[in-house]
Amino acid sequence: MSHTLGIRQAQKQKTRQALLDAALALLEEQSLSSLGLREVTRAVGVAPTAFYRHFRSTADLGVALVEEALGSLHPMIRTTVSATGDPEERVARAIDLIARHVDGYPAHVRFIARERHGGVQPVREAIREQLARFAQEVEVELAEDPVSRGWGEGDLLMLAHLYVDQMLSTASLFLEVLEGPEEERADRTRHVTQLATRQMRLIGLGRQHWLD
Amino acid sequence: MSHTLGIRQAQKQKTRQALLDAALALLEEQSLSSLGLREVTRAVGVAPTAFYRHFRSTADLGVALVEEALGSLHPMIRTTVSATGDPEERVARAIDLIARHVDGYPAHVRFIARERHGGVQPVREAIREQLARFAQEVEVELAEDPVSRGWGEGDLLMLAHLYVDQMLSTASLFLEVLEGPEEERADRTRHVTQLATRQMRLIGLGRQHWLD
DNA sequence: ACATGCAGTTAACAACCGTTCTCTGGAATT
DNA sequence: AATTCCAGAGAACGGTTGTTAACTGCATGT
Repeated sequence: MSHTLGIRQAQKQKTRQALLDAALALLEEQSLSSLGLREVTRAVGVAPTAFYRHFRSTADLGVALVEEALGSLHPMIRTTVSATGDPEERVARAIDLIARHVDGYPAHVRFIARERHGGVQPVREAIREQLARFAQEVEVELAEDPVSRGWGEGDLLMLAHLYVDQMLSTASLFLEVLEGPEEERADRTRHVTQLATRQMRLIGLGRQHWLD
Repeated sequence: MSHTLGIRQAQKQKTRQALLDAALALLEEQSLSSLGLREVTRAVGVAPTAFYRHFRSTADLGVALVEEALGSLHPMIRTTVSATGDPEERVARAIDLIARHVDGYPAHVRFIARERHGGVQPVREAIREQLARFAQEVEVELAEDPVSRGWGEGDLLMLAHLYVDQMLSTASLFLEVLEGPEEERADRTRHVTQLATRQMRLIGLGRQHWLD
């Protein structure tokens, strides 16, 4: 099934990826709506016109970045909220997974947090779609938990959205820690972990007593 | 105490406010990091160099916009979460207040949601500070509720932050409705109201059972 | 009445932007 | 071996940007 790409196409994908990487790096200090096409090509070391061989515009590149940042995250989501182990352990596992992800892909996390409400409409739309998919997958996982026995139609989805928002908020907090001075990192990581743990725990309690 | 401003200073504040208004309008379709100084002055009808009489840079203007958008919100916060009436009524009142605020100041809400994680560091910092103040005020209000009897030190603040995040998230959803087509507005407003109500209710339940 | 202060104007600068058109060299196809 | 295809290069375009300097006119304080 996997056909070896020709030298031609392989080289093209390589510069395409270089453009995406350079853009992501440049977006650490600005928003997508101010990212220039020449700025990106300059960072890669190619002519400005080469950009058009891969993307119609920087907004188009932004949509591609959304796929890269969120598309590969779906398999992880299910295990994050999977219903194995006691509640307390599940919370700890989920937060640990978030922290690891932020550590591994800080630029991706920043990009999503920044452009979710950013100034480029197609990118906002793409993020909205992906997050809605996440919520649906979380919903499926939540439905399998005995605690959700007898829940109404919209109730599961509203809890799923609450969880997704909470994950993003927590990821953003971990990112802020990562951006701060290194000597405060350990303390602040503990602090954020504690805060997120309590919030998750409280939401879990509300979940348990939903049908009262 | 209120000293009548001279013609001089009054006119200055007038153009300053015009710059802020124009910037806010321009920021509906882009992020602050791509907002040009000339763009703003052109919209007001004033020379580009006049900008410097009021702001050092567009980032500086952004910080001023944060004050305008959030500074006047503090008195409202307390009444929003004040502990009067039964829980169900309080939730409805809070969400109604949020909806009204989004309706009255949509551009302010969009600006805060967009620039909270935006590409301009001083503005992010200013928003972070204001939101932290909000959380503190919410904490004070929560402490007066009998339900919070016996809560630990950090617990109240973590709940306060959860509420603040929830308010912002809800406001953002109402804003999306406002940006959509008019014929869907009524339905989608009901939908968002219902979603936010359930989430608030669930958090309230978690709050009631926190000390188990 | 006169001198000062200062919000806003005018003009000019070098630097940057997105986009178009033309060209080239080497991989892909025949 | 000859031909086609196409990722990337090069040059040029009209237009925009932030910033500087020197100015004007009017409200202000003496």
